[in-house]
Amino acid sequence: MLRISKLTDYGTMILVHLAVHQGHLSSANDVATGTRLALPTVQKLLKLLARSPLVRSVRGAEGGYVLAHPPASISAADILDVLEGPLSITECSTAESRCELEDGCPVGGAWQKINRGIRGALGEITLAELAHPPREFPLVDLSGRTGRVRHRLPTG
Amino acid sequence: MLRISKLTDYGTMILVHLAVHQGHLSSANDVATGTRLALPTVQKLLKLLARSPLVRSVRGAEGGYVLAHPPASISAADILDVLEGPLSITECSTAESRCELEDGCPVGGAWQKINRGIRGALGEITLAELAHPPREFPLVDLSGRTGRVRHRLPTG
DNA sequence: CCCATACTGGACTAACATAGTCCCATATAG
DNA sequence: CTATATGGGACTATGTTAGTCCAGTATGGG
Repeated sequence: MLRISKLTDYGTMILVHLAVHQGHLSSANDVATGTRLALPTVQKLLKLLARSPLVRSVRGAEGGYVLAHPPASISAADILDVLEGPLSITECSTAESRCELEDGCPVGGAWQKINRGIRGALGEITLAELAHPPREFPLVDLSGRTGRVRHRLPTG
Repeated sequence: MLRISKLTDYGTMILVHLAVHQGHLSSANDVATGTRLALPTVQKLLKLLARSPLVRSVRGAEGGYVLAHPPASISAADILDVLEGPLSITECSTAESRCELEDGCPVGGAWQKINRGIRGALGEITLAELAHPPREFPLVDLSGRTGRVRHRLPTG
């Protein structure tokens, strides 16, 4: 199923909400109301996101959360990195993990390449597009190079 | 992490083994030895695979398993379909599932398209290539249309 | 100064999925 | 008839996920 978790799905909804309300702070409450997700879940996810480079928080009364970067410079890959950890298809493909079956397993390398391809595809999709989907989604045609400019996030 | 389960990984190893030993029957024992996977696990997976269109089994003494189709006509997408069920990234994107958040969730559609893209990419990779990886994996460059012929498996 | 509003950090639980094993029934070659 | 296989499924331990809750800390406003 190649699945992502529900929390990641929710997290994306939250990011979309922040993208739509870019420019001012949204409290966890605002986001919960806007997304119709349960407040505790939203709180949990926002805490998580606030620790990432994607979202910034302001504490205290009148505080809240904002995107740290314009939505157009946040990719689906960035989002998955934050919400699901470094994304890879198999444990083997997480680079440092050592696979004692490696000898009899010529597959590992292949999955890795597949993984890289998928990652590339996800890197092409921006939060701006997720938040504001055009009639026909341009990016998802993986086979046509669009020459689109990708802005990488500062990794710090 | 976009992860596939270990069993799927093992299953792929098993299919690769069958691909390499194409032409004659391999018993579960043979496969377990060849792949260095635990026998019970191999048995379980072979049973599963034998119910799919990918693998055929012969019962009784001297029985065993063979691929039902040439490795070049089995894609990574076919494999994932069998081992992980219909692959999709979110529950929402499994088509029939109704999402009560749909109103506040413009994201769903986007994930679906992403999903379709990934699926397309996986459809381009064949078991033959997994079993016998060329120096540089040609297929995984998702951005270049190769015009490769894809043979679909009979769905029955 | 005090209090209401929010974020921060982490503990905790219930539900579910996964990995792995085992047992018994059935088929077939010799 | 027996040894070798697959077929079907039950079963369990373990881990992950989703979801909730609580105590701590920062801050704006009265």
